[in-house]
Parts: sequence; structure tokens; C-alpha cells
Amino acid sequence: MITIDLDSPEPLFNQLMTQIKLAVQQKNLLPGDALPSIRQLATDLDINAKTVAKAYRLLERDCVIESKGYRGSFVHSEALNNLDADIKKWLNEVIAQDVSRYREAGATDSEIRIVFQDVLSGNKQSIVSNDTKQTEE
Amino acid sequence: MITIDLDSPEPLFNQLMTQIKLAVQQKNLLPGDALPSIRQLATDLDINAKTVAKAYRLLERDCVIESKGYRGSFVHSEALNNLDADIKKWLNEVIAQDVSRYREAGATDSEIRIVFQDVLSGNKQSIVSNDTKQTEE
DNA sequence: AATTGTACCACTTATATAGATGGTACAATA
DNA sequence: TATTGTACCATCTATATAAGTGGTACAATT
Repeated sequence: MITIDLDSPEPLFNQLMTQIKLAVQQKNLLPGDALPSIRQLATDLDINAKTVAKAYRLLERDCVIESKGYRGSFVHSEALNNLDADIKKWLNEVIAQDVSRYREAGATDSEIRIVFQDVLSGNKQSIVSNDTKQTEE
Repeated sequence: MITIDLDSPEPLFNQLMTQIKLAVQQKNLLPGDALPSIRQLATDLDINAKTVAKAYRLLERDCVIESKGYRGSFVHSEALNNLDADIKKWLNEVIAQDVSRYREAGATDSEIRIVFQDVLSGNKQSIVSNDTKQTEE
């Protein structure tokens, strides 16, 4: 039911998410249905269990599936409403706006990237950069 | 007057910016003073002219210096007021707030990074990722 | 003619990190 | 006891890109 392409540039965990969402959308998987266990699916597809676990974890965060510990993973009761409402979509919109704001203020893309890396890495203040790609001259 | 450390992990263009700002702050360079030409300074320090040009360009954007085309570069008349008001400082504050917002919404740092890269690269919508570092499981 | 800042082209190197893999271990359960 | 999801340890590879180098070229000036 679920297949993956090892040669595709698309990450495996992402392929899994897409396929599971598709199955839900096409009613091949109904709310409450049990999903194959992480280890089982990993064995079937001959990939690492951690990769499957990653897909499941993100699908759970997006409320498409629901993990019930030792009992297994199941399609979320509101799965159909959440297929499109993933965080990425929201992030894309919000970040696009925020980046526009930075650019309008005169910041170069490199500067934005660097400050972002610092903030995400937890650095208080970047001492080591001011930047802008040199070809941006 | 201006020295650089080729072995420092701090980027050369950044060292230049810091030194020039310092000279302005210490009144070794006064508003209106002419700066050495890009090629001249590059020759003196034995580094590439593009590296100096990069420092000058960013200093001009931050209103610390002023380029007058063929006439050369000069210390900005309001330089002293702008030594601290560089974009990086502002970016750090704003981006820290924005990132907090993304995190509170449930986004992982990796997801934030990826969407950011997409937005900065000009990709409309990232098809190729959903992510979260696998060790984040 | 020489110099100014600036704008392209291309290239190398180093670092960060995303993606994936592997193993071990745990509590809760049937 | 076997299985569930989950957590933490680690390593490898590929990609992105920041930083720097190098060359050429231009208009505007003195």
C-alpha cells in the first residue's frame, strides 16, 4: 500500500508522510484505523525504523495520526481536516512576510541567514559576522 | 592604523568594519575624513580588493561611511550616531522574536531553517521537506 | 592617462546541517 | 516474553553557502 523510491531526491520520511496523507484522503485509511507499527513498516520497506518514526512523529504533530504508546499508531479522528493544515504551510506564509520586512529594512539575504542561524543555535549575539555575499557587491 | 589578523576565525571584512568603526569612535577618523581607497587599503593589508570593497559597502549601508564615486569614500557626517545602529543589531532582536513565535506554534528548528532557506532562495513552496532532525525524535 | 567606486564573471575552501543509518534501552502492555 | 512508541548514543554522506581570491570592465572624474 505504501511504497517509496529510494532513488528519489525527496527524503524518505517525506515520501512516507505524503503517502500516508494520500491514503487518508483517498479513504484507504479511515479515522481510527491502525497504522502498521514503526518497526513493521520499516522492515516491509527495508528502511531504517528511525526514518519511519520520524514520519510518524511529524504526522502526529500535524494531527494526522495519533500515537497510543504500546498500543500502536492510529489515524487521527480529525485527520481529514488536518491534511492541509500542516505547520509548513503556515510557516511559509509567515516567514515570507517576515523576510520581506527584513529586506525592506536593508538587510542582505546573507545577513538574514546568519542572524537566523545564530538565533536558532541559541547564540546570544553573533560576533563573527556582518556579511553579504561578496558577489552581492 | 588598520590591522587585520589573517589567522583569526573572524572574517576579514568584519575585522575591517570593526576597526574602522573603532577609529571613528576614538576620533582617529572624523566625519568627512577621507578613507583610503579600496585598492590602496587592499594593497597595504595585502588582501583582495573585493574584501575591502565588501566592508566599505556594508559600512556605507549602515551610514558609517559614504562613497562618493570616483572621489573616494569618506566618514559619514552622522557616523558617530550610527556606530551602534547597524542592521545586525536590529535583525537579532526582530528575528529572535519571530523565531519564538514559530517555535510556540510547534515548528521544529529544522523546519524553520528549511522554510527559511526556501524563502530566501525564492522557492514558492518547498516540496522537498517536512523535516526535523532525526535525533530530535 | 590614472584613479575612483562599482559590477560582473568564475573558482576554491571550510563549515553547517539535513538526511539516513545503526544500536541500545526503557515503561507499559497483551 | 514479545511488541508498542519513544529516547539517547553515535556515524556517514551530500548539499548549501559563507568567506575569500582573481580577473575584467565600466563611467566619471582629475
